[in-house]
Formats: sequence, C-alpha cells, structure tokens
Amino acid sequence: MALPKVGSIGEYIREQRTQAKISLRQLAAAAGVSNPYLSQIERGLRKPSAEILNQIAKGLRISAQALYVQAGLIEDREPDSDVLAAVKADEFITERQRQVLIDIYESFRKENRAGAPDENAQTAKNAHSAPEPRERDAGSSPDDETPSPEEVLAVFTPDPASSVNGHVTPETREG
Amino acid sequence: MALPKVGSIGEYIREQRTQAKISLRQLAAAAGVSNPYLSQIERGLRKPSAEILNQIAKGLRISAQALYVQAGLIEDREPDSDVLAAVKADEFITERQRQVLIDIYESFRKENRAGAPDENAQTAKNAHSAPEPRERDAGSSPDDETPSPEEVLAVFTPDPASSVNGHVTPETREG
DNA sequence: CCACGGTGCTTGCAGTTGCAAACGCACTGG
DNA sequence: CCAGTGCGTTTGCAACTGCAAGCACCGTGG
Repeated sequence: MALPKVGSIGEYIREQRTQAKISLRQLAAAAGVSNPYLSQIERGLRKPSAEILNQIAKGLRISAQALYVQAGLIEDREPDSDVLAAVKADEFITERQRQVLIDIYESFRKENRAGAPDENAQTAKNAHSAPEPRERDAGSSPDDETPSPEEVLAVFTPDPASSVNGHVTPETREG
Repeated sequence: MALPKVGSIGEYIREQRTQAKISLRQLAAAAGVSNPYLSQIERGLRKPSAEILNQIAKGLRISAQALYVQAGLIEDREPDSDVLAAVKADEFITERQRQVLIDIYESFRKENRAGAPDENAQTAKNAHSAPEPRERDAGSSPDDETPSPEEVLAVFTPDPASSVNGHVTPETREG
C-alpha cells in the first residue's frame, strides 16, 4: 500500500469535518489556516504540508496519525494491533474486561467492513457525535446503528448509580 | 520568520545519517531528494514537507513517526493511556464507536478503582505488543460482575435478527 | 425589493519549497 | 602539476504553498 491515493486525504478531511457538523470556515479557523486553502486541500487541489496537516488534525480533534496515514505519509503500520495490543497490555483492567473490549473493538471493525466496501463512506458517515464537546447528545439516534455509550455501559455496569447516573464524561481526558 | 523553530529535526536527521555512516548524497539518493536540499534541511535552513520527511525516514530506515515527533508534528504519544491513545488514533472505527470504546474503557477503570484494583488484573504487564495466543474462554463465569462478551456485543450489533433491533433492553442480564 | 449573514469557491500575490547547476575543499594517482 | 572522484555547500529559478480579497450562491427578514 504505497500512496496512490494522495487525493483521499482531502476527502478524508472533508468527511471528518462534515461528520463533526462544522463548516469549512469553522474548521479553518480552528485549525488556524485560511478558508480557501482548506477548501483546496479538501478537493485535492493542494497538498498540505505536515504542519498544516497537524493543525487540521487538532482542529478536527482527531489523531494526527490517522491523517498522516490517510495522506500516505506514514506506513500503514498495524492500526488494528495498536488498539488490540494496547488493550492486551493494559494492566488496569481485568481479564474479563479485556475480553469485552477486544470483542467490542473487533465487532466494530467487522461491522464497518461488512457494511459495504464500495460505499465505505457510510461507515464513517453514521457517526453523529462531534469530536468537540459541544452538546453531547446522549439520546439514542434512531438512524444510527451504534448505540449511545450509556446504552452500552448500562449492560456491564454492576452499579448503575456509580457509572451511568453518576458520570460518564468521556471528555475528561485530553491534556 | 526564517527558521529558528525547527532546528532539532535537521540535527536529528544528520545524527541518524552519520550514525548510519552514509554520506549526505547517499541518503539524498536513497530518499529521492536532491543533495543540496537535504543539506539545507539538515542545517535547518529549510523546513521539509511531510512527504520529504517521509522519504527521508525511509532512506534512513527509521520510523517516520520518530521524525514527525522530532519535527514536533506529532504529539509525543502516550497522553494518558496506551489504550486511549490507540483508540483515538484508530482510523477504522467511526467517531461514535470511538466514543463508545472510550466510555467503556473509562468505565472499567472507574469500576476497578471503586472496588479491588489488583485482584485479577496482573496479567499483561510485559505484553507490549506481544502477539500472544489469545485464549478466548467464552464460558463466562457468572460470579464475575462483568457480563459476558455476548451480552455486551448484543447491544451494538446492528443486525436486528441477531438480538435487539436498534434499541437496547439489557434485561437479559440476570444474577 | 435588497441588505444581511451563511455556505463554499476562484483569483492574484508574497514567501517558500525543492531542484539542477555550479562551487570550494580534500584526497587519490597519472 | 593537473585530471578524477568523493564530500558538503551555495546559488538562481520553476513550482508550489498558503493567504487576503473578492466572487457566486442560498436562506432570512427588514
């Protein structure tokens, strides 16, 4: 997998941006680049430098690594084993929790792949939640196959009052 | 702004090159860039684009990631947890799925912190990306508070015929 | 009706990247 | 002593990035 699809980087950015439901100008401002330039990047008319790419990733609140991989600037490595390896190596969860996480992750992967390779845009399009902590829509969207975190958490939380009712803020990290 | 900002990247490249005992021209040829340009990069007179950086990394046979980190284009990995970092960096799951995974993981962490942290969570401390053969005991002991993977997976399987269609009713869980 | 704010896109233009050609230097050997 | 070969560096120049300004379009509403 060399890098024949350099143009896909723009599509990827636009996809992520529309998923986050922010305008081109908003992302441009958040990323610290000009709107016209971002427009050209998204349409593949310009090849953004690494610095710009990094800022865009920050503006999108996504991993810069994912962008670099999309841009073909980083070997595809083994993204799946990254998550799996990290889960396997984690020392703060129990064996059962580990298995659950692995199963969930693999289920997601399978779900995305089974959707449609041709229109894989759909796999990423049904992701409603914006990466930014605006209003975290906790309600279950009927058009989304993936349930809300609360729904999933309700299954394996032994004490509902501690987790679901208590606090589940997923944005507490990010330093 | 001339270039006082990116000094280390060039030094780093030159360091790696001299360590590899190859000449500037050799690396330039291997990386597919011109010798004068590589010279300027190494001395910090030019700020190489991501593409060039990637090619140089290939020519040096080193990880492009290391170069990006040196260039300050990628945050120095490991913000909080390897699992969270890997999940955030994963490009094959949707935003929503990402949030779900993060929520689940943090829920596990919190759950463990509330109870006994070191009961059966001493398994993988040295398994840093070690592809150990996964022993999947799908048996699920009922004495554990964590539900079986099947229960959890039943929640977010989009297949309606599989379990629950879209909506979640974790009533199947019984002591 | 036309002003207003919103979206994304097109157009010159300064500043930069990245390269081909040429330079200065050290070493070899005819 | 001067050709030949290696090194890293300097010098113009085409090509590009990235931006400010302006364009065309759409929906509001005064």
